[in-house]
Amino acid sequence: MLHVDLDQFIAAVEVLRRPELAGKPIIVGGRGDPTERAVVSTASYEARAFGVGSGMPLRIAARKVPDAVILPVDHEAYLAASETVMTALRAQPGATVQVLGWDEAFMGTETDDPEAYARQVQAAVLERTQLHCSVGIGDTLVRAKVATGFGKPAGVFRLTAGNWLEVMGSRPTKDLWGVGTKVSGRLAKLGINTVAELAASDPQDLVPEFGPRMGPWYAELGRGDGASIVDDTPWVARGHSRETTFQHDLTEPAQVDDAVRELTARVLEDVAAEGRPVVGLTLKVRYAPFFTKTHARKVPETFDRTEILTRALDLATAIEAGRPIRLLGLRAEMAMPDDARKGHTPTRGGW
DNA sequence: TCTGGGGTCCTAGGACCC
DNA sequence: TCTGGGGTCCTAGGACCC
Repeated sequence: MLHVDLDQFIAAVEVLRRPELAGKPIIVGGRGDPTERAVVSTASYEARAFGVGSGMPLRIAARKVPDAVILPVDHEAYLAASETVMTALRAQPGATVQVLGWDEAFMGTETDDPEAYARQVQAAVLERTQLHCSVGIGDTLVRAKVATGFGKPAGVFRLTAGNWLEVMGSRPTKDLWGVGTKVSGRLAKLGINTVAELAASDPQDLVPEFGPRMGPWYAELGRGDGASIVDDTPWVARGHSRETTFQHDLTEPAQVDDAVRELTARVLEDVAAEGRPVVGLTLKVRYAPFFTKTHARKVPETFDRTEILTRALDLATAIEAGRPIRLLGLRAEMAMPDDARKGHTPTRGGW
C-alpha cells in the first residue's frame, strides 16, 4: 500500500494563487495577525529554516522570521485543493483511497512495481493540481505512513518488514506515528528509548503502564506491524465541535451566555447537515491563564434546537463565576449508524 | 514564548445493578 | 458488623493527529 502526503500543502496552495510568494518564508496561521492569540498552521520550508513549525504561537513565529509573509488560514481554499487531489488519486488504476486529512491518504492497489506506481501518482497529482507530494510504500499502513517522511520532499521511499529495523531501529520512539512527547517519556522510564527497544519489548510488560489496549499497541507499533487493509468506506463523524479562544478573556456572565448561544448555533449548523440526532454535549472551558475543564452530558436523542440550547446553557451553569475565561467550546455527539466504520485513527488500538 | 481548531480514541474512577 | 465480585454506564481528563 501507499501513503501519499502533499508537501507543505497549505503553503503550497497559497503560493499557487500568489506565485510572487514562491521562495519566500510563508507562515499561515489564525487571521494572519501576529499580535493575536493564534498558532502556526503551516510554515513553508523557507520559514522552517528559521525554526518555525506547526503549533508555535504566531507571535513567536513572527519574531523569529522578521520578513515573513504571514497569511490567514483559508479553510475553503485548502478543502477545494484537497478534493482535487483526492479525485486525482481515485482516478488511478485499481486504487482504493482512504482519506486521512486534507493533505494525505492511503492508497491500496495491486502492482508489481510500487515505485513506478508511486511516480505515476506523483505525476498525476502534479499535473492536475500543480502540487508536489511524497509517497511512502509499505507492507503495513504504519510502515507506509512512516516511509513517507523519508521521501520528503517530492520523493518515494519503501519500508517493509525487511528494512524497518535497519531504518527505524536506532531512532527515538517519538518518531513513530502515535507516540508523542508524553508517551516517549513514559517509555523512557521503562528503559525503552529507541524503536528497536520498543520492538523487542514484551507487549504484556507495557500493560501496567499503558493499559490493556495501548500497551500491546505500542509494542506492535515499534515493530511497524498492524493492519494492511485500505478501507475506503466513507467516514462518518462521531460529532462536531466549535471552539473560540477570545482575544480578551471573558469576565462577565452575559458575555459567557452570548458565547454559548453563538457556539451552539454554529455547532448545530454542522449537525443539521448530518441529519442525525444529538446524543451528547460537552462544554469546554479554558480559564486564564490556561486551565481547561470539560462538562459533559449524555442527552436523550433529539433534533430540537431549542432543547439543545437549553442543555448547553445548563452545562454553562457549571462555569465558575468571577474567573476569567480564555476559551469556550461546545461539542455535540451524534447517534452513529450501525454500519459506520470503526477505528478511524491508526495511531490508536482501533487498527 | 505562551500556547488554534477540529477531530479520534483510551483510561480511570465512581455509580449502580445483580 | 463488616462487607464479595463482575459487568456496564457515565463523566472527566489525557494523548495524539492534521
